[in-house]
Amino acid sequence: MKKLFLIDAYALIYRSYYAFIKTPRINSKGLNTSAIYGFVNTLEEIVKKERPTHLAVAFDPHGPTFRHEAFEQYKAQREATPEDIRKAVPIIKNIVAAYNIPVFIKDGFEADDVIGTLSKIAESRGFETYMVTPDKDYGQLVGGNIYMYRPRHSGGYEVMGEKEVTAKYGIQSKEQVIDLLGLMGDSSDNIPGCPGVGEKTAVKLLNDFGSIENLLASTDQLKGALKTKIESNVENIKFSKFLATIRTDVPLEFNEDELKVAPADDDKLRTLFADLEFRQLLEKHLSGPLSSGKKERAVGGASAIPVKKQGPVSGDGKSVQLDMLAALFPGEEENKGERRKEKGEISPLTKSVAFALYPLDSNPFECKPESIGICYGSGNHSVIKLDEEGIAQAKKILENPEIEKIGHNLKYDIEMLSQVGIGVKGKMFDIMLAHYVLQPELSHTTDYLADIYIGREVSKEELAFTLKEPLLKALKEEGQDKLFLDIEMPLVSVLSKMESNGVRIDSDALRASSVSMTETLERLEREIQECAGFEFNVNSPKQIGEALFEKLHIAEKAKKTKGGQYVTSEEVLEGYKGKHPVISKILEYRGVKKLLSTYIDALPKLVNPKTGRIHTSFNQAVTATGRLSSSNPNLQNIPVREAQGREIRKVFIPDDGCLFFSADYSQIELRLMAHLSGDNNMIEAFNSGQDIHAATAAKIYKVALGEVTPEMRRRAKTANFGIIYGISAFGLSQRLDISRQEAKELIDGYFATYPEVRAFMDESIAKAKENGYVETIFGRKRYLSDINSSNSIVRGFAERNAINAPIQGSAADLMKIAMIRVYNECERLGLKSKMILQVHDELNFSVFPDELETLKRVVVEAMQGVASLKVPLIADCGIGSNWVEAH
DNA sequence: GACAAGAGATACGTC
DNA sequence: GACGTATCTCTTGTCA
Repeated sequence: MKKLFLIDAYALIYRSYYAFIKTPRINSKGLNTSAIYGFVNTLEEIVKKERPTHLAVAFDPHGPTFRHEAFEQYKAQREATPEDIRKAVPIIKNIVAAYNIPVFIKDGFEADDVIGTLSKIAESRGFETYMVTPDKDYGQLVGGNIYMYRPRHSGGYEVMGEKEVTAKYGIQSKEQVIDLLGLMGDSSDNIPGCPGVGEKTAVKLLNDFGSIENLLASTDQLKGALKTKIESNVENIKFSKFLATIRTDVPLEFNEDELKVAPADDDKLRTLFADLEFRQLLEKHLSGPLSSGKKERAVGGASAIPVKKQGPVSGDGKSVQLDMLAALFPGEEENKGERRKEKGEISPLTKSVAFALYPLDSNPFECKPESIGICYGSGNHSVIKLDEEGIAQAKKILENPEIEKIGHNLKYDIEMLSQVGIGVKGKMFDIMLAHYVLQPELSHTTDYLADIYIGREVSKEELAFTLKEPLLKALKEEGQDKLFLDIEMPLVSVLSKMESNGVRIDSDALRASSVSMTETLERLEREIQECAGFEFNVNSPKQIGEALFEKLHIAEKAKKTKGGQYVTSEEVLEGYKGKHPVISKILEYRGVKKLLSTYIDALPKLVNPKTGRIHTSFNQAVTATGRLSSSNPNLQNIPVREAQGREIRKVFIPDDGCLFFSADYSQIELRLMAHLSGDNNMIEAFNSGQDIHAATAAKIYKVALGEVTPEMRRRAKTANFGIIYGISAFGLSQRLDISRQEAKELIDGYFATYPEVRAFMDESIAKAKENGYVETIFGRKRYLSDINSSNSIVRGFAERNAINAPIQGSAADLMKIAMIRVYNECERLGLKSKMILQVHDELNFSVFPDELETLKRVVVEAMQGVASLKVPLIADCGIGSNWVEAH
């Protein structure tokens, strides 16, 4: 058998060079011989081990190839060849010549095209051909008697035929190697591929679509981020496929005799190796003893690779809301005039200052401010180091109630300043909150605001000072100045107080349950593995899916996620419970794992060592509807529904000698629905103090209140719930596990019962279509640009938001006002009890027993009296030694 | 090639 | 519907 080895010289050279990059081989003349050494060793080993009958080496030409001509950008892709490699190449060519191995260099073509062509010709002439290269793209050429011969990193070689290539990547045919590289790219070969698509995604796409052409023709079947990635990179992908395609039609002479392995010119080799100081190789080609005493040495450290420096990354083409900009900067002249007036006003006359604390972005309860930047007017700007003297200086300004304080996320500043004994007094203006009120769904970071409204980098305090007036003007124009000034701004102090109060937890109790639950978890894991009969990661939804549906075959057809994985959600697994005993164990495992990792093990870590309390962040500028959110940790999703989860609430405790007091609005959203819709039936149900779900059930099913069954009430409750959250008929049918038809009938019955609710929903949608937004009782807006979308799913989403946002948002507004009132009244009365948590419709306190009755009265009056609606607002109270007992 | 960081997906806790 | 967090998986950049 004729055995031909074709060596891709540059591929081996690069690989050898980088393999020794940490400890390059450098001879006494300072020459980096890594590439040469690696290349020669590979060559020697092939000759020794594989005993080829024929041999050739291919080099890339110096000039451009057909790829360059087809695509300008190809040139730009290439990085300069490292100096050490450029120096090594002529020496390698000399060595190859000394070995008497024929060399192919073809202008206009790269080495892989030459090797591709040679291997095809060789195949037709009965050769067994091995292409020596680490490059993946050669995979497309294998098959028949053509193999890849890949040097392994760990030493040794890997021979790959078609079977090995397709198996390695999990593709169907060797031709798909081209498509694979076209999608995932190959950095070593300068093929860009599609950004964000790697091997896994590329393989999945090829298994679904077969080829790049078919994929690009069917992008409508893709979803989400992947769809965007593919669609915005069509040219890139086509280009990459072109680059990855190896030509096999290069015009070449294939002279069998010239390729025959011939004896090396040992004299020449000895000279070369001696010069390079390759001692071992020299010995191989030398009969006598080594004459040169010099030794090769490995040098660590210095790398010859040029370091690529990255410049600052610019913004990613965010869409600027033009009308918003116009509102902010209405007229150049007017604006200049305002600024001129302010310039020159300094300290004693200053009415307002903007300030910011540094460092930014640290934990305000753990970190003291190092300096404060203060801006008195455009151009009037100073930074004070917060040493003893600086603190005194800052106090004069910040604690002067006559001076308005402007800032960005003032709650953070207030909390941090309290660390050094500074209390901020006077009127406040938070540009983050102003922007949140104006555009709740946009970003409100300083970076974003500076980028969009200033257009350059500015200090935080200067940004705040500059944006205050235009934002206030915009708020007035939108009729949102009251919402901002009377609700959001006063709430800042309430929240900073509540956050600094913190919540006490019984860490010891948590640690105790951690121990026993960890044991439970380990036991369950063992049981799951035993029950399934094989091992897998129970934390991995992917592996659970594969285990259940591919190995245990618990179902014929399985629901898949958009990512192509099996859905293994609780909802789905519940449905398969009877199919295999492992399923309920997995569900149990999941439940325990969730509690353990999200709460039991996480909460004690977040206890502040100084205060012994957890200080969550109540975020005031996050949600689209106006609700608060809570993070680090999220104390608004502490379990309550299941008994096991409720154990976690028990560790939330009041201060020593205090009680846990909780007050929550009863059905506030439904009451708002009754109010906003003006539906007499619903109003009547609330006014007569009925159980609203039972009353709803009685009306829908046309039975007396006393005849409502638990199932009827459950359905009515879910319907009420669905109305508030704006779920679809489909969502309702899923929640109740009833057919879509039954759900539709339920909804029809609901609307027959509460006709004005239906009318309100239609009006909300109509209003959104007309104005582009809906609003709460207090003028908080939610913009719904998708409300006129031609895509019914997208539009339906916006429509449900149109209904939900005024309800949920109004409830949030009411709670915020109530909190401000409670706070002010507690201050006025000098109560020592503390507000510690807000969970949307619930307020929690650590209360001193002697203040209990007073606080209870204050809280109930504030919550119930916050607004007079067409239905009464009811706050239910509870008291106990922990959060659970207070409910 | 190995490793870490970051992004995205999935699942699940609350109101 | 609105959130935040944990975990796994995959991509990408870095250091060799």
